[in-house]
This record gives sequence, C-alpha cells and structure tokens, in this order.
Amino acid sequence: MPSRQVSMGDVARHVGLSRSTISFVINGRTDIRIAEETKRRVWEAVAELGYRPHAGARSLASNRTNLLGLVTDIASSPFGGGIITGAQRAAWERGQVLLIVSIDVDASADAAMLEMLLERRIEGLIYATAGHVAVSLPASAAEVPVVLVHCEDVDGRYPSIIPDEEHGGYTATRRLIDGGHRRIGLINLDAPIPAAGRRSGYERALREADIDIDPTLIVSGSADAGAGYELARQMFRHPDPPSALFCGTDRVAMGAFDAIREAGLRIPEDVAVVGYDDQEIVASYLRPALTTVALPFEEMGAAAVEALNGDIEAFKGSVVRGSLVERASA
Amino acid sequence: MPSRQVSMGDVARHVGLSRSTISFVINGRTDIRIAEETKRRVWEAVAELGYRPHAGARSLASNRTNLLGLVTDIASSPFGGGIITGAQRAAWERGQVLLIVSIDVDASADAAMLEMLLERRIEGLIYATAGHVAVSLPASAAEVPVVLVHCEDVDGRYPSIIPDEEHGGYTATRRLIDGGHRRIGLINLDAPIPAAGRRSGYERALREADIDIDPTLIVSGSADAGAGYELARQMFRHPDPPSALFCGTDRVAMGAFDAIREAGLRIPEDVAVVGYDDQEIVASYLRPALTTVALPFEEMGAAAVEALNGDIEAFKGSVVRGSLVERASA
DNA sequence: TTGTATGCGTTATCAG
DNA sequence: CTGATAACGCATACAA
Repeated sequence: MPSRQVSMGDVARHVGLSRSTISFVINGRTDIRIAEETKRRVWEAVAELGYRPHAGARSLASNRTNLLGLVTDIASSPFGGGIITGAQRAAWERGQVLLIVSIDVDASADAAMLEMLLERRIEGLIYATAGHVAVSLPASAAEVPVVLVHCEDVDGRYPSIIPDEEHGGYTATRRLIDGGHRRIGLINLDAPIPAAGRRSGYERALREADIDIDPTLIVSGSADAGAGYELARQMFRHPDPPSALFCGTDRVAMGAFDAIREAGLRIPEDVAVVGYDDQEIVASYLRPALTTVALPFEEMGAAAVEALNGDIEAFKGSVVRGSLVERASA
Repeated sequence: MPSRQVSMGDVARHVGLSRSTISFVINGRTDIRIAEETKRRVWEAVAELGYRPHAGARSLASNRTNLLGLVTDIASSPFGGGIITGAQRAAWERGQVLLIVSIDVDASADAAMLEMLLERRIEGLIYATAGHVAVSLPASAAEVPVVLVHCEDVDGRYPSIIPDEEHGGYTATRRLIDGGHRRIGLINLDAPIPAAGRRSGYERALREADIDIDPTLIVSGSADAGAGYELARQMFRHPDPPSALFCGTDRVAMGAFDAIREAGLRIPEDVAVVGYDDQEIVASYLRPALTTVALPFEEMGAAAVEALNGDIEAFKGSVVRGSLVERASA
C-alpha cells in the first residue's frame, strides 16, 4: 500500500530531467526528437518506480479522454454480445476505451446514465440494441457524436448501422437454390422493420434462378418457436409442399423442426432448413445443427466505432452484411 | 458547439458566489450549512448555464473516481449477462460506474487491459466468467481490491463469489421428490468444479426423503446436448428406469428430451425433467418448456460490488443461491 | 455561512 | 533537444 502514487515529477526527479521530457517520451511524441539514451533512462525509471499515468489528470490537461460511451440492452439479452466485443476491439486498436452502460430494453431512465457518461466526458456515443427496433434518445445525447447500432431513432436524427436484411434473405435463399431446391418456403417475421428486406432478398434470389414466386409458400408470424411450429405445420399441409424452408429466426426454425418431424420428414434429406440469427445455443444444439445466416454483430460494433472516428455522416443508411454459417440442416 | 465547457467558476461568477460554495451545494455536503435560497440560486444557474462537473478534474482533486473495473468474458458468451446487469445496478446505487472490459475466454492479453483500468484509477476489480473455471490474474491486479465471480483463482488469493451448487442440486432434486418421484436419475457433469457439489445436494435431498441412493441412476458426461442424448438413452435401457431426471445443464436436458421421446415416453407425464442453468433460449423454447435451476448471475454481480464496498474478506468462500424456475417439464 | 489559497498530475507554450 | 511556467476544473483546509 504505497502512501502516495508516483507522479511524473517523481520520475523526472529520479532521472534528473524535466517533467516535459518525461511527458514527451511517455506519449511517444514523434514531433520532438529525443535521444534514444534519454528514452531508455526514462522507461527504466518508469518501470523501477512503478509509475502509471493518471487518466484523470491527463484528460484535464489535454481535454481528451479517449472514452466512448456504449449504452445497450444486450447484456440483459441472450444474444448480441458481439456488438460489445466488436466495438471494444475496434476501440482498443485506436487507444480508446468503452464505458458500457447496460439498460433494460424498456427502460427510459437512461437520461441519468447519459448524464453520467457526459460527466466522464465521453467523446462519442454508441446506442445499441439486441433487437432491431426504433428508439428515442434523451436530448443531451446530441452533445456528442452519436451512432445507433441495430436500431433507428424515431426522428432519424442519427446515423444507424444495421444489418443488410435484403442481403441476408438473398444469401439464405441462394444457399437453398444452390442445394438444388426449387420449391422454397419462407416463414417470415410479422411486420417488424427487417421483414420486408428479408423477403425481397428471398424474391431476388428466386428471380435470379428463374423460379416463380409462389405466394402460398410465404407466410409470416412472430419470432418464436411456437409460431414456427404452427406455420411450418400449415405449410406441409400444402398440396405441393416445399422441399426447403427459410425461417426468419433460429427459434422459428426450432419450431419448424418439430413440425417437419411430425410430418414424418427428415432434415435435411426431405426438407432443407436455413435459419436466421445464428443464435449459437439454438443453432448449434439443434439436431441436426442449423445452417443459418449470422447477424453481423461484431462487424456492426466495430463499424460504430469507426463511424465515431471518421466521417459520421458517411455512415448514414449504411448497412453491414452477415454471413452464412454452414451446419447440417441444409 | 460551445467554444469552451462551462466550469464551476462560470457558475460562481454567474450567481456572484465563490467556487467553494458552488462545490458544496453541488456535492450536497451536509456537514456545511448553506441557505436554502443560496442552493436554489446555484442549481438554477447550473441548469441555465448547462454546467456539468468534469469527472476527470474531480478525480484529480479528490483522489476518488467511483470507478469499478469489470473484466469478463460474458459478453462473448451466450449467457451470464446478468452479472453485468446485477453489478451495474448495485454500483449505480452507490454512485459508482463500471468500466467493463470484455475478454475472450482464453485470452491472456488482459494484462494490458488491466493496466488501462489502473490508469483510469479504478477503485476495485471484478473478474467474472461465464463458466465456472479457474483463472489466473496479472500480478498488478493486487493493487486494488479484487473479487472473482463465478470463477476461482489458481492460488486462492482473492475471494470468489460462486453459485451454491450443493443447494442447486438439492433444489432440483427436491422439486422432483415433491412431485412424487422416488426413482430419480442424475446426469451430472464430468469433473468440473461444480459437479461434486451438485451431486451432494442431490444425495442430501434423497436421504432426507428416505430414498436409497442408486448409483446406477447416476451418470456423467460433458455439458452438451449430444452427451445428454446418449446418457439419457442409456439410462432408459435400465431394467428399472427412473421416472424423473435431473440434468446438469439445460443443454443436456435438451438432448435428454430427444432420448426420452425416442423411448416413446412423454414429458412430464412419464418422465419429469429438471435442468440447470436457465439458459433462457434453451429452457423456454423447449417443448415442453424446461423447469430448471437458475444460476444467480444478477445476484452474484451485485454481491461482487457489495464485497468491493465492504469487508471484502468476509466474502471469502461465500456462495449465492439460485432459484427454481418452474416451467412445464416437471 | 461564505470566500481565498493551494494542490492534484498532466499537457502545452515558449524560450533556451 | 530540454526546462520553466502556466493552465486544466475541482476539492479542501483555513480564514473571515
């Protein structure tokens, strides 16, 4: 328990140099030439004394914190953690740190949290959600650069980084077509933001392969297993049932699996299935393991940090692509 | 874009008081009596000028940061996010903030991350893992109070906050006994830290109910669905098979479900099943939904913050209890 | 109850 | 290349 922390002055005294010199070498400033020997001595003293810069003092003097705020509900959600991972990696590479605040999906008590972030002098704010939703930020958010991830703000003030749903729909469908299928069912999501994009990707893939779009093969419902089960059951009562299924969610696929088995069909021999989300727990433990389109969480997190560090306006309406995770169901 | 941030001095000038007075009212100091009228005027000016304290300056002057470091792999894991939620809630209540650093389960490049946390002058460190494992921290961690959550350090230097596995095993088994079962199978985990505790809870519940412990009803394997399937299959080839199953993991239960169905048995009518972990996605989307023992993640996170704020030694070897989540499988 | 003076650890400016 | 010196915004001992 050292009685006092060791400061830059202590280091200076130890090596018999001025504080400025210490500061220069510690910050690795290239605009000022310093003798190698001097640097060596400084670093040596730093190690010997166990000196550690004081971030608070530094931010006071330099008026920079290298702090980015990340407020998100993904910690209280079973997936989407990739956003944190991706954002943090990108931030770290730039010498930046994330101050993460976890909120509830519903909570609006986040004004106080934001205030706290502002007191800490964050230099940018990332607001990320696990689900693709519309949000509304406290007014004070506007005091720093803001990017939204996986959500959109109600009055379109801030740029959003969202998954390329059209491309995802296309990728999934294309995989099925490449597997030789021509009757491909789509169990889409009811009306949330992404549903439309997913469907048009599906249709584009079909058109490209000269397959007629059969509206009776397209249904939609909620995102859970129950809906998947019901909708799939219904679909396999079709006089000319599909040989492949693109499900809007891994959970939907999970339900569909049950219905397909109940119909006495095997996966993927009789029916190939592709899911959406790559919710690891569901997708990889399903039997057979689910081939699915991964949401690009890490990429979105990283993109958010890049946006904050670059021309933020350039990211308006930008979209990032997920990739197909091949397992055994298609 | 204000050309300069407004400081305490600006507020003081605005109301015609000294900076100390402003400081006193802003920090709500009760050891110094200040006229209500004065306070009112100060807060008014604060609002009018949009003054916001500078956390860096404050930490420099007071030598306190109210920052807690949380380094964890749960963001890159599908569950355990409750630790963040719980820790943050507890911290927030004490006016503290979490600096969260997400690491990979394997990564050991965390020395640099820890160094960064120390530069930010964290006043305590929480190291939390998604899985119950043994870890080893960089030496510099010892410079601040440390608590481990859901893990233990190899040389037992720091206190750990871990789930009460014995109690969990007891709770699950007890639930089955209360449901009228007397032949209860246990599919335990192979040799990781928690397995032993779980089993002794199971045995205690049995003994309490005067049920003989049948070693042939106790098997163990890895934590995944594949193992659950195999082990359960095996168990139902027993001449006198169990009418209830306690699975060491929800994923194991997921596999067991398949085996039970294959054996032509119904859940829970013919076989009652209780899982462990309460991995929401698995447990709630299984059909029937899985009754399971929840790991007390939020409570552990909160306990960690409390430990850091109190007598940290008192938390050595302390254990926190999860609770049963009743669904439909038992 | 309020004001003054000082110091916290850094960075930045500017002169050598 | 190096060394004084002055901020940075706030808390606090001390004086009034």
